[in-house]
Amino acid sequence: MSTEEKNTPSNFIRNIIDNDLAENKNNSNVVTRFPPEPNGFLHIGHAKSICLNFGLAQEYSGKCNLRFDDTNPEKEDDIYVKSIKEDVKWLGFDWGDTEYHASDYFEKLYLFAIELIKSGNAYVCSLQGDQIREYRGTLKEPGKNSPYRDRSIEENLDLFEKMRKGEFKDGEHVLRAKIDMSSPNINMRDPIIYRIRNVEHQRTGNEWSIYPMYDFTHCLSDSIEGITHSICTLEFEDHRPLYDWVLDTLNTPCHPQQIEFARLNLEYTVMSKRKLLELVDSDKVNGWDDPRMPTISGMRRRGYTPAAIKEFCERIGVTKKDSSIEMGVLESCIREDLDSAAPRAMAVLDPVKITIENYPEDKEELVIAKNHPNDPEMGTREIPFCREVYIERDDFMEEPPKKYKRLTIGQEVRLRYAYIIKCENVIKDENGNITEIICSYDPETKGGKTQDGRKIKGTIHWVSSRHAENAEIRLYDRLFSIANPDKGEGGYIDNLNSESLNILKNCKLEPMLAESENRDIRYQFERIGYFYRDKISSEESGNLTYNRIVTLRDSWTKAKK
RNA sequence: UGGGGCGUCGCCAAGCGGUAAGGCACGGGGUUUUGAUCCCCGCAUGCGUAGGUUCGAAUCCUGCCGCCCCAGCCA
Repeated sequence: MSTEEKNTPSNFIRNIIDNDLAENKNNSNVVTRFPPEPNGFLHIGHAKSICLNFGLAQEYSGKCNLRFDDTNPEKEDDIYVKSIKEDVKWLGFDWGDTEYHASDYFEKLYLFAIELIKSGNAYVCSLQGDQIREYRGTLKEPGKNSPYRDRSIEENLDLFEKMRKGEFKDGEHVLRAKIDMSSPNINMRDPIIYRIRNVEHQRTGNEWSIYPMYDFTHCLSDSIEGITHSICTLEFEDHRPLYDWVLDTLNTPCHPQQIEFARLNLEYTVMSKRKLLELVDSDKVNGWDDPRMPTISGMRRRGYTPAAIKEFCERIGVTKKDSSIEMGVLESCIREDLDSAAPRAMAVLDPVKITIENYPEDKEELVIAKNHPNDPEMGTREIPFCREVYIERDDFMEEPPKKYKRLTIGQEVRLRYAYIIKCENVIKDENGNITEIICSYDPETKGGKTQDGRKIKGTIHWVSSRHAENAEIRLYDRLFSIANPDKGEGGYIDNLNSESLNILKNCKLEPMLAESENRDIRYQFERIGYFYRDKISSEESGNLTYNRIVTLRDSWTKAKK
């Protein structure tokens, strides 16, 4: 760690590593790996693992490999490896010169399998799928030995070679580790380590007809790469005896330590690639990078920053306890990052026009606005002002509640950085909807300061009607309507929030927000929230489109309830 | 008694036998040309529960209760 020593809280994995280091295990090296399967896009849960693995490596001056766990050609695709690399890089992590793939070890793995057969620890089983299941027993009853369990080493070798050569159909045979069919741990009941799949692999093409299973591949890949701490999620805890068995039984370079932690659950969303894929495939969302998705690509498009995501992963901690994190934690992280970093701007989402009757019809002037209220170094800008300006429809109320300090008939309010105005009259259409608000202004208050020292309680934002840029603004809300979508009535799909996307088409922006050189800046639209230009929409259609990253905290709406 | 895990504030989480950190949320107050930010203050005589060991227990022991994971030729 070079720069600022931020107080990172301890966790049980750091404790384990500290102890290992104290005992000089692994020559005091720390080597971790992030091992995604390229069968989907990465999500915030993966970010937790990425931050953990790469973070530990950084912290202990070790290294972290990026390894694609690509042993199931039927589900995997190169587009996923591309997106995964983009996401990891965007988060700010560096996997060095080497991009690892389990498929690069297929030959080595094959040799290890032969070693296993030769030592009498693996056999070719010719039972069919349902028979294998039957022989496996149940959670409470032991399994029974396969009739093929005692094939000779020669026969096994011969059969396995033929499997490799593609002489069999899918499913005809499998290679199994010979362990213990009566083990209380089902993973130890002669687990399958190779299966026949006559399909093309995205990287090895048609070179192989057999593919190794996770339990065989993962531990050996870790060992080949000299991993010291192999960190995975809780559901693999039961697999650890097998992980250790393979490495103990074979002659391997080293024996990494598998450590399990609890995967991330976030309220109001789902965190499984299968479910996210389903949302994409069934068009419930607009692709993997839909800004409502908990995917890294979705969050990136929405406007989240790598810093906020990393801070989030730091705050939630690492334990073995199942937990579900409140959205508020994530929101707090992005607000914290953006509060100091985001330049301010003014935008009106739901415009209503006000006419300042005592302001000259043809007059226009520029007012000076700070780009950040607490950071003078961010400078100022000039904003055009004229007789008609748009303000937020709900910044005016005819019958205001107590403590209301915005615009209402007879009450003064400040147009931020411009003038103090007072509402004189309201014009409505035949349905009683307000179409225009008539105000007067105090010419002595340019910039928003009063000459006589009178206090103005409220300040509202505005955009000059003559200079406004029209824009589409997309407001996002939680993807699901209940905290734990999997536990509600029906399936998780039934719990989707129908109001997760709200598209506003008639928004008014101050001119600066339309300039193309400001395309990649995250802004705070004052009094509303943080926004980021949507790359895809803005580029494809030419329409100016902003995504809301997160709202500002709002104690007023809260207080009213 | 199938096996493996986990139970500390509403949500996370430190703590590793010496008398309950911190964050988010929440409540109260102050500053403020964003009802934002910022700044103060408050927020577990209590660590799933019942016993036991000890001068002393969230930490050690025993029982009980609750929750999660495992029977893919997925990872």
